[in-house]
Amino acid sequence: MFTGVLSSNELSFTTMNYSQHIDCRSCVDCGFRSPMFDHLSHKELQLINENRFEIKFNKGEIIRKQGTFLSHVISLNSGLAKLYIEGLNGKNLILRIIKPTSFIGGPGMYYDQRHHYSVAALVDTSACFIDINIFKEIIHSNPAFAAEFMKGFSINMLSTYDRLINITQKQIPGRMADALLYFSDQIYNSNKIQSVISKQDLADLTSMSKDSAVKILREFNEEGIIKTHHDFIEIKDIEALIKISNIG
Amino acid sequence: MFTGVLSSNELSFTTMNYSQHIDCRSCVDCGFRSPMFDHLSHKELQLINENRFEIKFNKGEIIRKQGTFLSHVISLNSGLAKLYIEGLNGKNLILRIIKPTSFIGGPGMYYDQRHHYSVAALVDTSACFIDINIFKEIIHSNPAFAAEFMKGFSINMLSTYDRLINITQKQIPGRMADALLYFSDQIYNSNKIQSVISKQDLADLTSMSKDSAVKILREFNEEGIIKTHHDFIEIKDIEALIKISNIG
DNA sequence: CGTATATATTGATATATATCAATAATATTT
DNA sequence: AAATATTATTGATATATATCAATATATACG
Repeated sequence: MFTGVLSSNELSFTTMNYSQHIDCRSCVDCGFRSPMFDHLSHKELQLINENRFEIKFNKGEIIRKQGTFLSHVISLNSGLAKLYIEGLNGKNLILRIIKPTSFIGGPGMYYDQRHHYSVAALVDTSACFIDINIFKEIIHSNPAFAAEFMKGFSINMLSTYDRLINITQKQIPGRMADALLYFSDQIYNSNKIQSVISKQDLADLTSMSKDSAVKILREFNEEGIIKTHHDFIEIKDIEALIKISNIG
Repeated sequence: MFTGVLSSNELSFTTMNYSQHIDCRSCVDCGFRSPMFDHLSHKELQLINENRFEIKFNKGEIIRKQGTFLSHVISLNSGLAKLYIEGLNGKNLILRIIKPTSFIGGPGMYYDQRHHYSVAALVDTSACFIDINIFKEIIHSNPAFAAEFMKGFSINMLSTYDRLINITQKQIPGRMADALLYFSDQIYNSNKIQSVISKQDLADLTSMSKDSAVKILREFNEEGIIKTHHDFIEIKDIEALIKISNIG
């Protein structure tokens, strides 16, 4: 799947290929940073570099916990994570899947300095944590960066609107079609959806019970729209999925 | 109902008090502006004043139409409006109710310069429209104002999360209880909910059919939790509503 | 390597909610 | 004031979806 990656540090001759994670040397020439940081000057990137640290998470580990203090923003270097709201009676709602090299801020940044969702690693994942005050300082001094930040925030808002409409106004087949198309178009850029995405995850993404998720996938399978393999779901008829998504 | 309106020009000495609407003379000393504008300097307020106009809407009229160009931000001076997404198959989802003196920006501001929801007047309503470029100019030059703007944006995001969880994880009684509490706590600050809020509006706010809205209200009425009058709904037992909201 | 634990699957049943149809009330227009 | 349109109400019925229970499979663990 994802094999070894060597350090990006030109000086670390001794770095071995025993980690599948990235060891970012400097934000200035980082190949794994969010594109958002392209708007920063050399000096600003150095400032961020001095106020960030990289953490590696094992599959299943929690990266952010809803309710805790928002002291850092995150840039996902490698791996995959789910961003979800811990709702009522232990039910989770996955808002989106985070892939490299996404930035994660959060609505608490300019409100109450708290996390309003949790983020958990779906596979072994590496992320850089940037001090919130340094980050805000740069936002306030660099209007182009601020606008880019706002744009990202706005896109998240729009995707939340989209989820709201799709979940409340479509029924199960339409919602599951949306989820499958989301993975193939936005996350994997492939017609194969890896089984690190559990049936429970698909259910949490579409706001249905796990049993219903299994049943609708079986139906799609019987109709030849998808083919369920041992460790991935393969989309066979994307046009049919689009049609189901549109009908609702 | 809605009679004539004179110009907001300082030269119109003849302005009479025959309108229930406000004729804002200047943003500088306006008593109806959003509290957000308190962070602006005299000069900045003057700049806004020179680049805004006030429009009066009759009950039912559309203030913003989803999909159109976002050329102005809005500050609601008087009246009441519903902010809603026009969803699938003609179904609307009300995101929130706008009361004076709320500010309305929108996620299109820093993304695609379009409106992603519609806003319609529930009663005769007056609003100031401020040129988006002037507004952004001030945001970029005044960090305190920018932070306040971000805070408002974040609060909208959080309320959308809240709606998402409540609508997808509560059933009809819990959702209707939420809606009634929203009106009494946030909008009317009273246990009376005026009938300008139609049954369809309550349904669009809670993502249920109009018939179901009517039925659950009848049940609440039979149980003595609310009392339905000719032109308003009266909350009789707020504790019971809170309990229903919590149970889901 | 076998045991424990979590995840997945399935059909039967229960339940919440929407839809429909028929009527009533209210508001708006002529 | 009559006519028309809109909004509200109600009970009967249909349908989508969740829940349950029982089993199977896969994964983690000592």
